[in-house]
Amino acid sequence: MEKNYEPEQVESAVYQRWTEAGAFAADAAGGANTYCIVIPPPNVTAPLHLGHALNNTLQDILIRYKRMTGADTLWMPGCDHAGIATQTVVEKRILAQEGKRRTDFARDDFIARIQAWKDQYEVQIIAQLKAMGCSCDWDRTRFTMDDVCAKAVREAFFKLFADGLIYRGKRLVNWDPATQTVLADDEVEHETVQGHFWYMKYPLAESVEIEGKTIEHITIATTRPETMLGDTAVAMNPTDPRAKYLIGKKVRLPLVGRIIPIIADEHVVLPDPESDDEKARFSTGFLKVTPAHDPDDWQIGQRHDLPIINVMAPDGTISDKFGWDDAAGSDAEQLLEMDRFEAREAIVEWFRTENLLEDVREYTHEVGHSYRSHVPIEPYLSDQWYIAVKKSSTGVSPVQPDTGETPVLQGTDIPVDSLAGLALKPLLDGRVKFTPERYAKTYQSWLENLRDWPISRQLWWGHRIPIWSRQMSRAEWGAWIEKDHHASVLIGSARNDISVRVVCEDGRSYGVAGCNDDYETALELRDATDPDEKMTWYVCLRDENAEEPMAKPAMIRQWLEDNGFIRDPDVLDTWFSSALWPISTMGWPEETDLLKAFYPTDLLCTAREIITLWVSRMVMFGQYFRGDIPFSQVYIHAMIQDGSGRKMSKSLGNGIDPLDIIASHGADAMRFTLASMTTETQDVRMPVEEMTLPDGRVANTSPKFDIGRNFCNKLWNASRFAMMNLEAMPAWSEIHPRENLSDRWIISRLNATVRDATAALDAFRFNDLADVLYRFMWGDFCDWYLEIAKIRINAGESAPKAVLAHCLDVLLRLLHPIVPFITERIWSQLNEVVPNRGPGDSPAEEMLIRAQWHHADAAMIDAAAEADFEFYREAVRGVRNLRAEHNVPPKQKIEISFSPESNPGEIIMDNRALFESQAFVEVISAGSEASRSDAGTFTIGGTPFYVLGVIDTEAERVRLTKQAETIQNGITAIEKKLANEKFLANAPAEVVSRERERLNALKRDFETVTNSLESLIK
RNA sequence: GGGCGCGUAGCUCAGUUGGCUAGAGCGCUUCCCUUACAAGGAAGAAGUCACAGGUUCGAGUCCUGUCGCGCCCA
Repeated sequence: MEKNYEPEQVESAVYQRWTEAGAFAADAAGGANTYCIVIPPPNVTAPLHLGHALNNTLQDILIRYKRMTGADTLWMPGCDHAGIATQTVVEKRILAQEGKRRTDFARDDFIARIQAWKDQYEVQIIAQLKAMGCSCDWDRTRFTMDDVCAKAVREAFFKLFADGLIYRGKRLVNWDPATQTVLADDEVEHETVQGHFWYMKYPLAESVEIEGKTIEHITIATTRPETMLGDTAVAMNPTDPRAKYLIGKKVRLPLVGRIIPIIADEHVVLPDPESDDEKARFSTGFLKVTPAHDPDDWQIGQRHDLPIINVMAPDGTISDKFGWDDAAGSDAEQLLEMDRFEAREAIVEWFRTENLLEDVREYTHEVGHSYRSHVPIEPYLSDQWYIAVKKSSTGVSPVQPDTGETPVLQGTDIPVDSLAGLALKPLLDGRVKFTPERYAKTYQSWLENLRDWPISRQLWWGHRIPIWSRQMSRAEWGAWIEKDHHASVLIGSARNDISVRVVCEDGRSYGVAGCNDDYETALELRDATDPDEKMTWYVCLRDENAEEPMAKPAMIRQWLEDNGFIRDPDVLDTWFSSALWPISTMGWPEETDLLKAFYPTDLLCTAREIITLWVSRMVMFGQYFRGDIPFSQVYIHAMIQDGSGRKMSKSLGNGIDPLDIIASHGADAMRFTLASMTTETQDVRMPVEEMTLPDGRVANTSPKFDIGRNFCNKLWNASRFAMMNLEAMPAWSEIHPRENLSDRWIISRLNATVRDATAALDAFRFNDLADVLYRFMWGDFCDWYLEIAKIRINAGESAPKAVLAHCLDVLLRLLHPIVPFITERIWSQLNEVVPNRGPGDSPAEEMLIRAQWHHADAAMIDAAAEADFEFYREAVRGVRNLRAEHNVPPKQKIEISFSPESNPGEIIMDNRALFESQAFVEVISAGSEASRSDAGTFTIGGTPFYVLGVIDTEAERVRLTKQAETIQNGITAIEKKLANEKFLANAPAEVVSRERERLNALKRDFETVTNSLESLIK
């Protein structure tokens, strides 16, 4: 073995051995004891960053641990197509490199370009995961857009549509004019911007007299003047004193000339310059109402049945082609085709020149921005597909137990049998648990305030919505629906809401026979008053690629397209397919062996930023489609920031590629360090530094990873030393470890470490795990046991060899989940040297990855041995300390004296040779008379030790004086405590008696120290 | 505006239901290249636990408020 651990010479070979042995493969048959984690699929937008490294390291630690405890483990890997994110990066790249836009390509050609990008990064991502040591079941690797996942998406969409939970809605959406797509509420980032309030005068159609004054104008205040083109009312609070004069009057909208009413609405904030409420300070009492361009105004518009006038094109330019019909001929005509911000300036300028601009005030406020393009989002009127999340559904899977409870979850408006209810209930029941617990609140409050989920996206990259539509009359529709061979599709009309639905009785078959009540409703609607009324009919196709003989979906599709039905151009929100990930990867809607064996999975491990976007939706869909929660535990880990607390990102140049860390420090070092930094806090900081890698490249990495590298190197060398000394190792049955203090001690520490490491793993306390293992490996095994073993082996003892081998064996097992490569490598070496080792002298498993987790033996945890060894260790340290303080050369042997009758004294005498060797002393006198004027003194538990021949009396006086002071402080504090009757009365008995013992020991120490001081003075 | 978290040694962080003289790693100081490891060993210095109140026999820990920082949601 090399003198230093060189990870690059070990990692790939070890990984290859694992894969060749099939060590990561789950047994689909499962068994009683299974453990499953589904990977949070990384986006194929870019290579993995350090956050992914952390996320996947933690999962791998748990998977490896569970595998060693004998569970049939499945770690399901894969990637996410990440709709808008991926399309955006590819668009940007093509624009930069070729100067072409998406619209310069045919749809399929452009998708092929994105597909190529995906292929490249998927390969790269999987290579990164492998380099980190992730033991995923690679043969099951999925992609959210592969055939298996696509089938699940189609089935899920179909079922939701059939159950009436998907509807077409005209709503104000968060529109991103740059990417021209709708964003979910979660995808809007609120940024604080310095803006203005513009005070603009709107002339009254007829002047109004208020308490003797004639009013010609009213003044509205707005942060977005450009939307005034779409104003359809001015609102004021009914309690405003001016309201009685003005409500019902008309205003002539400047620029446009539109006559709009003044209406009363309580939403309007009354002006109050003294108010704490900023809005009141800025308010004039008059609110322009633009239902098509503001969510609040939309609400007001609904309340007052106001017209809705959309004045913008999808790209954010002013346009009269999308619902605005009085622009032509007005002064507003000049604004057409201007960008919204250009128009803002032009309008303000117009008001200024017309003397209608009363004031402009600075105003700081929050503005929603697209998380993709970072441009301000535009509230925009649009037709979108929605999922109704608070609507009761009969489609709730029958697997869900019927407990006969109230239809609404207590304290909420959420029906138990709605999607939101299905997601919330398991949390309230305790079936889904969060670690740390506080994140349950994030999940809960999000669900409680949930709005319907807009699922259509104006993108090309994603699962295309399986709906075809066309306009036709009721009569045409009726004739069509009666044809048996087309009843395998769902048909709905979406005027206002979906008002007609036909659902086959058996949701899984395509037969037409025996349709349910909705079918009757459909026929009734056909026969309703006006058979010639035209409306849009939506047809949802279940799986156009299915080969079922009854279905002939391809034929139906052909028929639809031949008959003028057009496929919806949009794709689904990327989170739709992510929400299905735990079931789609296992083959749902088929009831596969995998689902039977591994669903629900055991753990979801992710960062807090996607608790709402992803975690909650997986619970929703898992419950809805499979009738059970997707996982019982959600572990939320910290997010990694750079050294100054900033988010790591490419644009800031402070990101770290895990592969660069692996090159600079090794994969195990990275894993160990990341685990040791993983506490329950929200964020961890990682100082970033440029470094020259072994291959000569300069890359970002972090000195933090030295912790892990040093740890690995220490383990490597300790193992190397141990194995160099295992020749002629006696069998365990031949040795008597109970008879030697250091043996008893290290075996006790070993078992305590197993106990603590196991507890840390079970509680997801990764930093505790790393700490416990670090302390044992370095502080106990290397610093003390190995040093002692050297001396004992040199003295001819062989027993320490067997203990060394056993400790190393267990240590490797304990360390394997966290540093798998190095431990596997050492394990194979150890197997060559001593294949049979430890209690039982049994042969070790061939590969560590498949070895059994060591179970702590409580009987081996020996408090007396640990206490005795602590005395021994303190004595050695005491001598070394004196030696250092008095500048005694390490090679100068010194003499020591103490009372052998005391407990520590006996321990030292029992291990005299070892002690003399470790402290490099000679015990010359075991008498209590040994205090001399040239002696240095230290005490352990009240027993004085005298180090003789220390000549620097002044240094010793300073040292002892300081020590006496410290001891006296301790004595005073405890005496004060013990003098307090309330303490004696209230504190637990063991606390009081512990204080008494401490006081006695301190008093003995104080006596020793002061006596020594006196003899020094002589 | 609502919610969550953080503030402990020069730096990065532990500190579990309140109870030893508040810990670790890095950095720093002194000594040592002792045949496992200088990516190492031995010893050491270093903290008004953000601030102010409160509860308690006892507070880094619990409560209230203030200041500073970060994140999520509206």
